[in-house]
Amino acid sequence: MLNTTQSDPRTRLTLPTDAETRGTDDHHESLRLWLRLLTCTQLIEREIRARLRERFSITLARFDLMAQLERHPQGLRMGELSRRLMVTGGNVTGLTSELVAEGLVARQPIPQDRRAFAVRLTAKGKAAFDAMAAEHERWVIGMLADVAAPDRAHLYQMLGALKHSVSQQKEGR
Amino acid sequence: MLNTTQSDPRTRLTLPTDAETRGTDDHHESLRLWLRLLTCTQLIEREIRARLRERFSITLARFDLMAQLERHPQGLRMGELSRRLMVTGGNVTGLTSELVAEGLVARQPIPQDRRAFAVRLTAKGKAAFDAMAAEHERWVIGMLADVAAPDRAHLYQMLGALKHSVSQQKEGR
DNA sequence: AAGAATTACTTTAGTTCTAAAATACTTCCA
DNA sequence: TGGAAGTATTTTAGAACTAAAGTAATTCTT
Repeated sequence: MLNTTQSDPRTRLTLPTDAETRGTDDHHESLRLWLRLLTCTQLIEREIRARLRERFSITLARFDLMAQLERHPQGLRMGELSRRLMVTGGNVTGLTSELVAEGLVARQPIPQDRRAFAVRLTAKGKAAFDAMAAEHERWVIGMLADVAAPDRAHLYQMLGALKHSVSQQKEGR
Repeated sequence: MLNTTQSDPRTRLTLPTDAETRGTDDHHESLRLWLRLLTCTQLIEREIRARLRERFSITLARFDLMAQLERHPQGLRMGELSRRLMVTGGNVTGLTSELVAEGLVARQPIPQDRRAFAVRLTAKGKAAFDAMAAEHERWVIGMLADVAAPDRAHLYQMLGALKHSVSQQKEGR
């Protein structure tokens, strides 16, 4: 039986009306775009988070940490993880400790610098991640499936410009 | 002097390498699109959150709640707010109580249903929100400024399709 | 080469959110 | 009309994250 972690329908989040369906009256173009962007991300993220929990009893944060390590088999330092995941160092310490406790990742000393260490996936961790990642990708593909392939490419393109625009603005304030 | 709430650079989040800059090796199209979408949203959200805090000492959640009420002058029930903001009812209770304590919103009984009430902006709340909203919109416009206007329209369009695709997928699982 | 500054990570305290249970009122229906 | 089921909100406990301070090792400076 799947779904054993499902919560009481009375207290669960119900999502028919989302953050973006906020009266469209006097809203201006950029603001509306931002709200829609936010809504899309929240819908996807929430869904992925729920499925990871149901299916693998893992949090998104831990999944993301493992995803980073999978792409860096030589290991990553805590600080690197913190930057890449965009979370605080303290948070990474906690996440890593849990994963170490479960034998999914390991801390490897760095001879040149005894303050730091490399965090790596263990064989067990790699196997566990690969299984999850395959399913995770299927979910994402499924969720984006109704957007035509050329549109997806175009969307990717334009989000690149958006990302650049935001970074730009942030520097010069 | 702005920025007085700025935290220690050692412990703050540093954002040069973001979640998306995760080796592009073997990633597939939909997955990459999703990661980029996530990155864009996180960059903007984080920035807005920080500015709201610096400039107005308000959290994004409270700002969003007030934004809902501004668009619904007749008031909204707690359950409505919960759905629109995509957060739990318990959370809305807390947010509302704080705002009531500050005199920015008020709970108004609904004669027909003594379990519920309408939450509305007070005059003070409306004035406070209007000031914040104007600045908030300027921030958003600034962050999206380097995306050409037709591209913004197009982006908006395609995100609509994406939103639809995600909702679609969610129903039929 | 000693002390100051920096860097890497951890710990602590506090905030914000969720899930589930509790409370209070309303509606349904037999 | 009376009790069961449903709905609206609050409360409680706890998970996940942040900010800031703490610890330990390294690098820089003179």
